[in-house]
Amino acid sequence: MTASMKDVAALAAVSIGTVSNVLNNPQMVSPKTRDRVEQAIAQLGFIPNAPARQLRAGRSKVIGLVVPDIANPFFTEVARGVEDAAMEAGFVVILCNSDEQAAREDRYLRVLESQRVGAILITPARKGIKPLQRLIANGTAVALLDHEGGTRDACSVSVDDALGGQLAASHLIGLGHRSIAWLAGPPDIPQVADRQAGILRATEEHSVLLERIVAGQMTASAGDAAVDAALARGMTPSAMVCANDLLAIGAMRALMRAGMRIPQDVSIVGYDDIDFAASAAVPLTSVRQPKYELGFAAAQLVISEFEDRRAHAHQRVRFQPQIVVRESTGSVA
Amino acid sequence: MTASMKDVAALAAVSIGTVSNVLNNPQMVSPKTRDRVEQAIAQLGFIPNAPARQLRAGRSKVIGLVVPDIANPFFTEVARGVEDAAMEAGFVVILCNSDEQAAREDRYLRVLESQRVGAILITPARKGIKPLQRLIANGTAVALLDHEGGTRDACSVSVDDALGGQLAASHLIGLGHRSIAWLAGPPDIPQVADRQAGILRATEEHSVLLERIVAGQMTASAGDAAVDAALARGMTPSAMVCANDLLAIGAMRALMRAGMRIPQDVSIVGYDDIDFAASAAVPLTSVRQPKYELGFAAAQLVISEFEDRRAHAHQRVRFQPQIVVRESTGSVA
DNA sequence: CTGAAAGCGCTAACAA
DNA sequence: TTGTTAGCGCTTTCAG
Repeated sequence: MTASMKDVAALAAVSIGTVSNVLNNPQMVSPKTRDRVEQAIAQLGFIPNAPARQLRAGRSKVIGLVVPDIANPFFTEVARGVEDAAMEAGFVVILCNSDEQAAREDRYLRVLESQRVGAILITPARKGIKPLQRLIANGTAVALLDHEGGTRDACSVSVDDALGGQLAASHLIGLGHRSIAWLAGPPDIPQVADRQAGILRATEEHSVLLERIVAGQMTASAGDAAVDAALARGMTPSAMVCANDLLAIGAMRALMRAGMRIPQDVSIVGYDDIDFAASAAVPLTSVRQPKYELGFAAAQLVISEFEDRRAHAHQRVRFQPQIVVRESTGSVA
Repeated sequence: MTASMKDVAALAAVSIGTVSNVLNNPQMVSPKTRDRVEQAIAQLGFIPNAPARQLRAGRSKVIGLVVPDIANPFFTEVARGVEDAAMEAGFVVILCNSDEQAAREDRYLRVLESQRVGAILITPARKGIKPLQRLIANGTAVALLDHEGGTRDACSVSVDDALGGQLAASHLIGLGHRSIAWLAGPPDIPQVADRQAGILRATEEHSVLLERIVAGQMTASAGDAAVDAALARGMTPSAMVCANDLLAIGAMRALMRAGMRIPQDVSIVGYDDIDFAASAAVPLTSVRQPKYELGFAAAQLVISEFEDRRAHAHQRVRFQPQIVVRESTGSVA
């Protein structure tokens, strides 16, 4: 059905090897025959068979992108960055949602290995990256996304989460708050742990009391439920730092339902500064991360590693977060 | 580096064809040798080479997903649905953002054809689906996503946009509004046109005045700017229907900046009911579409077409939207 | 039930 | 500059 190089060669009355050269090394084919071949290509609407090429090459210009959940606006933006960088370099992106589950992640890693993808960008579901070692050993370019990895075997691109936590806490402390709640997500998520470390650093330095609430997931409804429960336990902080904006929005809902005003009764700081932070019920003060840039940079990194393995040195890129002050935070009453 | 079927065959002391059978037709291999082969597979950590398989098969268990922009929350949810359905069936998803640009779309379609993907899910950037005909002719399972296509050559999965528009307008008319503004997006987007048709049907039926504002894109900032301009022109509707929630949020911003209260001065209806609609500055009344289900159903459709071409009949699936009333709409003053 | 061999479409030596 | 050819790893006849 579809035309192959053989058909093109026949039509142009050249050998199949010449057609290959027209495609990959045009300069080593005489202009005359090149023209003839290109005309045949156009006439037949020939489109190269990528799997065949990949079979020869052993790997492909495909980037496997493994994120916890593309529906999380943070990763949506990251994915856009990845996709744009990939597109520019002629790569294609396979999207994988791990849902933070090791089993799902493993399954995808296996699929990606089976596809012989050239590169993998991953936000690992767990601490170690053992399942990745094998890929790396096989020559796949791997970079850790939004994750502090060692420079050992792979690049990593992340945002300084400890600094972000510190920024959030310092902002509140500067406003006079002495009793702060930290609405954390699952403690085994490294980003959560790092943000917490930054917050602790700031609160301890100023001898501020920090209470901890743990939400089961990083979603608005989980935040809502967790704060609801904390309120029921009698917790009454004057300010709250949330592990991400979704949690913050959920927290806001719970707080308002309980009759508290924001920021008069409770100040709230989110994390991520997703698009909607500015449009929330009370415009949300949040820690902004360069999401798109993160994805873009990560993709460029693995692409360059793919292009030239020996010239590549693993690096650890770290973006700086930034606090965006809006109306959800105010001076302590 | 990586183990191949040849290595497995050698280790298990069988022929390579037998290994293939263990993988694809286990029942036609004696339990004894099957065990031996499986052990060898495990021992070598063998993972099949998908490109090689695809080369033989001529196509692959890959779904190309072409959407205007994954960063649009509507398509984010759709993508999750696609991904989950794909994963279940052992398919993998290649993500493509067309940005509504025909050139980008064409480029991606070419890439997907080159990859010999088994199926394509696409929200076409333009009316026609000419560029798809070739793919379809070559045996690729194609389905139109969020798009009213004919049943001719491909399945389509969409939400009844005309009904959605009607629902939105009727809701406002029921609240007593007689002067409604329609904040449209680019008129060449079919969904926009259909929603508009539904609104017109409702307004004409009740002899309600409809003013039209056009935003250049379906984003919050475009909505903000468009409404800003309309206000400057002296437009003063008592209610507004927006082509999607992002536009509605932008409109809300512009309106509030101009000192108008929602819904006391202006009622607003959005479209899509994205997650944040409920958490917007004023919780947004919106037309909800079953986004995840849309993606899931679309993926299942092309997968079934892929699995059994002759048993497949193209169909047109249509989901029904539903209006979710929140606080951004109220009776006319 | 198992082995041998052809060939999917392409690239990369190597010859001519 | 162009043609020829040997595989890349796998599935699929066809023999045995």
